[in-house]
Amino acid sequence: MADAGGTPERSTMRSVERAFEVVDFLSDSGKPVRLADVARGTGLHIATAQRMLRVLERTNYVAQDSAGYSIGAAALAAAHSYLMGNNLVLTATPVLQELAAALGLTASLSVRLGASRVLVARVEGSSPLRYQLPVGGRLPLHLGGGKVFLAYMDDVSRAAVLGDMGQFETAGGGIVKIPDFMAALNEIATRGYAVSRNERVVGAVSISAPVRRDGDLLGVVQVIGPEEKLTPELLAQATRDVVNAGVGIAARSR
Amino acid sequence: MADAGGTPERSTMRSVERAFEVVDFLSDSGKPVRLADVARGTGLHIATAQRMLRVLERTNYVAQDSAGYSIGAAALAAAHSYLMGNNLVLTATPVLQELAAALGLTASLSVRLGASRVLVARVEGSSPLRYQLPVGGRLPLHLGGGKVFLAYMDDVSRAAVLGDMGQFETAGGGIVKIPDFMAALNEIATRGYAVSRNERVVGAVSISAPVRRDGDLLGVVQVIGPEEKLTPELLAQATRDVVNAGVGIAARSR
DNA sequence: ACACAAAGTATCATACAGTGATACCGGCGG
DNA sequence: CCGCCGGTATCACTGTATGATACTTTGTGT
Repeated sequence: MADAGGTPERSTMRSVERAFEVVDFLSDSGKPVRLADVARGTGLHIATAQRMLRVLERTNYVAQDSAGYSIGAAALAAAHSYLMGNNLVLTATPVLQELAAALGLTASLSVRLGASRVLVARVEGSSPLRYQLPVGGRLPLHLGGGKVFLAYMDDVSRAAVLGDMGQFETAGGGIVKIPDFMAALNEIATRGYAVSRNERVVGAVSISAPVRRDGDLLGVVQVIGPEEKLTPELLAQATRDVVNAGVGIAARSR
Repeated sequence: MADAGGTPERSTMRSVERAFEVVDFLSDSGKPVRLADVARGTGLHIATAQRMLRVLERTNYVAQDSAGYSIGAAALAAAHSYLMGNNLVLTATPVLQELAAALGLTASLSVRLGASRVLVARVEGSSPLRYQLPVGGRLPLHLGGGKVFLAYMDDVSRAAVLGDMGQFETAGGGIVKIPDFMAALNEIATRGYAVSRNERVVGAVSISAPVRRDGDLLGVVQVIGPEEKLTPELLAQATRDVVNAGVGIAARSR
């Protein structure tokens, strides 16, 4: 009902938070961005944004060229550390390899990052899709395997992610209305897996299952392949395998 | 009078700088680290370190599990942005592909990051070495292709990187004394390329050349392969190709 | 099982670092 | 030539980051 109205906005480490807002902003925009745009995009005073970018540049998390500011090489090193050190990624990788080998499909693991998800591991299948989404790429939560994340959220969190979307369109052109979507999500949660066709990528089918431990959703395992290849039998087999993989990863990761 | 002893240490955005020190620390340690270790490792008061980590966790640049703190998934997304958006990487990739195809060797590009370098692009050759160093990995500047970075620095910068090392050992067991090393670096700078054997990896030979524009060293192109494979003819060809690649990348990247 | 040590968390007064208004510089386009 | 826009420097004020202290939890050894 009545939420308090405005967010209280208690601020600890404001400058640090802002620094990462800047990094996120650069991260999202992908292209080099000018100072003024950074200031606008993050809502910072231009002088503040400038000081911030200076510092970030000194630390190599941001780089500046004639076209503007963008993410710097230090981010790469950090990501490498994540990939080499993260427990979930480490334990999932062999499982994904098995999946990809057994099914001939591309297998991947993603984790939630705010209102989207990030691909953290990926093993190519025998017929890789043309579409390339390398590790680190961000995807929406309402399409394809992302639905699994939404499936295990409560209504409030779901609403927070979906915002004021009344409906949305899939890559295949289908229109999904939010009430129907909610029902679909609940079904995914009870079934324990999701199957998606033409949602994020046209001509692709994916099967996704949660990686859960103690009720926490650590990530989502997924296999994806071209529609023609996924016969009913392969689909059935893949579904079992992916669900098992999700359970297996959760169990082994510690 | 000029106090030669202490660094002035003017501080702007102290908390932000510290935040990235924390991230760097986690990045370097690779393994999950406990709060107290972070505090020690970064020299921060434990309370400060804790507050910092909280904020970093909220932004997903740091993750916490039972074993301690480590880099979070947001770093991956940032790195992805770097790889997909960075001009140098983008223009270098096709060149590296050509190199790898023409020579059958693994080709890579690295950029300097403080006192080390980071691999930012890599294309496998026909006989990939067992040794795996994926994109994002950090390497020292005094071994293999890293020498090129040192070669184009002035003595002061060189000293800053090498610190108080009087000599060092290569992977092959050779001992290199700093004065000799300096001479070797100068020679690299005049020749415009470096050849390394058994320096970083036993049994490997690498050829490295600078990517320079307007006197700035943007990065280093490199090919590497097993010693047996690198006949004198291939070596000569590779040297020409790598040097050209360096020039080509610099020219095309804008 | 207990006690002690170590790690982690909360609280708080102080000073200093971060902030944004303002003003200054330089290049581009009209 | 002038005006506009993006970027940079300066500076006084105040809010926020800081670290000492004290408290709670976790884990280790006997």
